[in-house]
Amino acid sequence: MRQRPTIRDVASQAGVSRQTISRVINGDARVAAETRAHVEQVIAAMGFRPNVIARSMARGHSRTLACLSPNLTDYTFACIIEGAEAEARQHGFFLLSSSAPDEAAFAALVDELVPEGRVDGVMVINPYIDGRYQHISPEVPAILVGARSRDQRCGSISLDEMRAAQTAVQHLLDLGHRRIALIHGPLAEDCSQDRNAGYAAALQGAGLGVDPALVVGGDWSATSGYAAAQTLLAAGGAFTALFAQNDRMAVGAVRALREAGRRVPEDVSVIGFDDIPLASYFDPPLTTMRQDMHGIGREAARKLIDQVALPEAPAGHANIPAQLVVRHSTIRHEGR
Amino acid sequence: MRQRPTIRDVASQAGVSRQTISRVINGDARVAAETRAHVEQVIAAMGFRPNVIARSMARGHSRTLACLSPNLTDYTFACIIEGAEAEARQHGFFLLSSSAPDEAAFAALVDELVPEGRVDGVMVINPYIDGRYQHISPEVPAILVGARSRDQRCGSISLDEMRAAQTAVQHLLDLGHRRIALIHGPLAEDCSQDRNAGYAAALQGAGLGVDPALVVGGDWSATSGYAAAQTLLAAGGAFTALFAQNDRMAVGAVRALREAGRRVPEDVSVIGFDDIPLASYFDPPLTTMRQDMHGIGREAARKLIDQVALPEAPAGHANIPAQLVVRHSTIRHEGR
DNA sequence: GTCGTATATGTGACCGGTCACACTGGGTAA
DNA sequence: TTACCCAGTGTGACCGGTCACATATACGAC
Repeated sequence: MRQRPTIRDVASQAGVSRQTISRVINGDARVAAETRAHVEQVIAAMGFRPNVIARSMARGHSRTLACLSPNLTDYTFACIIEGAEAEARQHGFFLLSSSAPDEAAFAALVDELVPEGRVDGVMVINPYIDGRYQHISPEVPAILVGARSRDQRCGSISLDEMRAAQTAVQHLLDLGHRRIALIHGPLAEDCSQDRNAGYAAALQGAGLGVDPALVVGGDWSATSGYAAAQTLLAAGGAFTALFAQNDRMAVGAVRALREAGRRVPEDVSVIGFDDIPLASYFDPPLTTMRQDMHGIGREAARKLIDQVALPEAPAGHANIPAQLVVRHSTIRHEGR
Repeated sequence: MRQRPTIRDVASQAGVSRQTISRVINGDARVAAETRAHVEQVIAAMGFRPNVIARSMARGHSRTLACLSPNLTDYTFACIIEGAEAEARQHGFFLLSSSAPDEAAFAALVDELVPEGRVDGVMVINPYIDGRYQHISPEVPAILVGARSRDQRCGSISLDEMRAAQTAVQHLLDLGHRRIALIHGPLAEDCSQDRNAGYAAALQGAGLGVDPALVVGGDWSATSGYAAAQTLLAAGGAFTALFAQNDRMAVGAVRALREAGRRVPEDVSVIGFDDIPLASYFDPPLTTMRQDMHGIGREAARKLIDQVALPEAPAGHANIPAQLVVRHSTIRHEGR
């Protein structure tokens, strides 16, 4: 008979009604100080803990948030989730993080999470990686992370991608580079588009235009960065600097450049994006844009919790700034 | 009035009792085929989905597993969690993954998860990183990941650390190395101990002993690997190969060696452990031991689910083998 | 003295399922 | 014919909390 005590057990033990116990555990002010002290003592003595499942049912919500990302192993995603989890817990929410590699898995997950009442809100990281955003259930508060919302229903939060990319390219311009190549991510994703815009804006600010021969796409992987750099080189390769839209592609590109006999950074300066953990341990240590992923996660959780509390409030979009981290993969262009 | 339909709504709509609905959604055989077909049709028409919260309460369990790790951003942990999640979902369980950086946070988390009935079982990654294993609640099925259980109560699963380390060192021995340095992880963790044992066993197999001057510890970070290598060099540095117990420390060590004028791999061969994502993009591409982290996660989830089903069954320990990945940081020792 | 009001506490119904058990009617064995 | 079984279905209670409302007592104002 080692069952956990219920609120009724406590009530009879303390000689009061269950409602009084309920009031005590919920901090209701309308309980006599004396009664409260006594009840608290009995609760402690019996080791009573309110059952969250029962509470969720009675209250009609679960105080749980879902966080859906393409995977858990991408460092960027993991940081966002970690930040979101910390923030959620501070507000008394739990975070159920799940990964869905593809659209079908995502749809299945949403279908299992939302209509069954398991979560009060949903947070979607990288909603435009495929058609997954279409499956976001309209009946639940949702927030998009790493993208701008394409309808009014849900809020969104992302890095200030455009400005960050602009800063990265400006760094190269400041070093005297004029022929700056670009390796971008999948164009379906907002962040690629926005970083492209930042690239163009920075060039334009320097009185330069975008040369299509200097622009190639990748899929964020190091391998794709390697291939993209090879494409750039094959197309003539008249560039002295390269902006890769993430660090993995930058690392891949560095290898391709070196294999082609270009020195980095002497012949080609390379800047990445993300500041992945070992960025400073690559050869050369990578200059990059650091994102405050934890901050994005925290902010996303906070906004989602607000939305759960007031579903009618307007959702809106928020931006988080990035920070330039200069290491050794970028140097001044001395040539003509 | 856009409330979700309940089992009672479906029952009255279909003209049967709620129990019959319950039987249909739970696949109970004792329902006439005709009735079942009709009920299923009504369910589909109304878009009814059983509420998991209510179900959990009535049944007395939540079909949710907790996965507690020191953090989410460590690639190794993330892989384990991803594997565990996939496996759990296949068995109809959800995985609530949370991170607890320190012992206090861990204790708080367990305290919030277990006595409140939110989860049916707990999975703890790296239980010996601090005193956290002492806080694992005795009243719930638990499994330790990345360590051997120190009491009979819960099961455990880990890599076959000893054999893996032995394989790594044997690789260096096979290349003709005799003076092999070691950078190990925190000794409180089983895996460090076991990898140490594997190191010693391999040396012994070659008729060599462990030279304490060639053994230094780190904390898994690249920085600690860097410092450890400096210590080794300061102590004389008469080694031609180095086994670092994880890739990050290996990468740090490579930098320290180079800064001290030692070439890698010409002067010192370096082997790591883990096969982190960009291991092949470091300079030189890192020879390492690849762990099947997804496999460990899956296996852990499976064992935990078994334990939830049969709490009395003996728990036991399971091992997963690792695999040698040879790249360019290790070469034959040609010297005397 | 009566009333109104505030404070402290208790009661029954309810959240949405499931469980144990009761009931119905047709078929078969005695 | 009666007894019994069994498939198919329904009923009330229950899981462990919370909600809305009722009640009891104390206090001040009229």
